[in-house]
Amino acid sequence: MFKKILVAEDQQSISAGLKSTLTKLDIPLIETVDYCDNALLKLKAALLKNVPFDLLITDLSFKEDHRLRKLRSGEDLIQQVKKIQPDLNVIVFSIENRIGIVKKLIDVYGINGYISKGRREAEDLNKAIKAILRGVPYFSEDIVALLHNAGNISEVNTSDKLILELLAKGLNQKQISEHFKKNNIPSGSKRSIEYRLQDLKILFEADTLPHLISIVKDIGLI
Amino acid sequence: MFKKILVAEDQQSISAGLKSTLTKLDIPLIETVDYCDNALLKLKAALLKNVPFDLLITDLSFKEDHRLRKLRSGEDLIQQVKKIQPDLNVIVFSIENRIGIVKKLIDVYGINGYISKGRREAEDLNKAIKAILRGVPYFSEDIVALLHNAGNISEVNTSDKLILELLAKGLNQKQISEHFKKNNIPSGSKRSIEYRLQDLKILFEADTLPHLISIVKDIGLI
DNA sequence: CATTAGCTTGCGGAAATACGCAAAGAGAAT
DNA sequence: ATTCTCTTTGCGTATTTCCGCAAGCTAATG
Repeated sequence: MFKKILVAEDQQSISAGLKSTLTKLDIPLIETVDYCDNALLKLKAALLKNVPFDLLITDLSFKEDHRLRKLRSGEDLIQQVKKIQPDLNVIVFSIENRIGIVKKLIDVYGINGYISKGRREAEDLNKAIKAILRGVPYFSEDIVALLHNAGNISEVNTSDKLILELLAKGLNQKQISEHFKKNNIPSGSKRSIEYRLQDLKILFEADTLPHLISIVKDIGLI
Repeated sequence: MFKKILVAEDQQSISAGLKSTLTKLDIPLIETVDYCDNALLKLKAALLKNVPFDLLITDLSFKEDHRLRKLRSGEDLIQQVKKIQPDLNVIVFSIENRIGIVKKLIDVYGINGYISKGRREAEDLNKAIKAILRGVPYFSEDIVALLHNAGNISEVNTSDKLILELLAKGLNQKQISEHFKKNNIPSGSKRSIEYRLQDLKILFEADTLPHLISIVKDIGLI
């Protein structure tokens, strides 16, 4: 069983709920934090003292407040954590179900589990912990379904994403082309940008550019 | 003090947390449901038996599952509730902080309070209940700040919104114009649609139509 | 009633997007 | 090296968006 678990979650009730669920599993040490920055500090400190945490359970969204903070989200936290303790098990615990967001966490950071907040969160948490102890990643049912239809999103590379981001930021196609050329990104001619946008429209079945932006924002690709 | 409170929330831990917070306030009867449909049923039943609830606390987002349901969200629930019991006090309890969503709940449904889930949710809930008992609406600090900058969104009327929705759905300007004419919506000429989009771009400081769609989706206007 | 200000509409032209086509370039296979 | 294929690029044109302009319409004001 896990020996030291850190929970990063800023919603009081959820944090308390998680703690009580975990307590029933005979975890010797459960710590909770409500800021990502604090989470990273605790993980670092434990690592230095040679008593590292072996599981991080974190939400994705943290409310902003007056406090200065470096890490704005669970994703930021995971990114930093993986730098100092790459083998730490990570479970994301969130209501977020946009495919783009979830897929990035899995593909880029290799998280070990993703639990959807909801009616079955306690049950899912138990299952996830058991699975991860066996070295098997665990994902809530709706997340599995989500990933199942992830086909088209996999075909979008980083420079396609950049085009979409710049488009959503207000650049026109000529300006996107100029941005590509200035930053030495391949295939930056105006005609190539046009081709890519045409392909993206086909891929996401969008009729117009505003439609395309609407779709890729809905799925969390940008 | 309130005598009968209904809590609609599908996250187990939050629901439990709310109940425990409320219990400390000497509320005689607190009921919880994890489906919007059930909430409406309970409210109706209590009304028929002449022992109506006097406060509804509801989340906005409810996870979908296999169950058939009519009401998909807290907004749907509030809409229906206001039809059968218009004077019921309603507090929204949500992490949602997109101005468009929040503003609609206040302007259209006249909710009595909006509490942001987060580090201060318990404290906010106490304050909200006290305020509403005095007949004063209550909104969390970040929501107040949000509403403070709500200027431009108030200037968007329903037909502007329709234009944006159709645009995000893939219609071009000619098709939007045709849609307006077919449905006898005023100012449906192509040139008028163009003018409105121009105004909306100025209002939201958007450089292009894709940019505009990105912005209005971010703030939850569509 | 006349005037004024503000919408609404159609027209026309400039700018941007959409897209076919062919030449040039890059990489893999023979 | 040669061929073949795929990508990239530029060019030209059709379509769409963008926007000024002026005529028509509406509503409020004096």
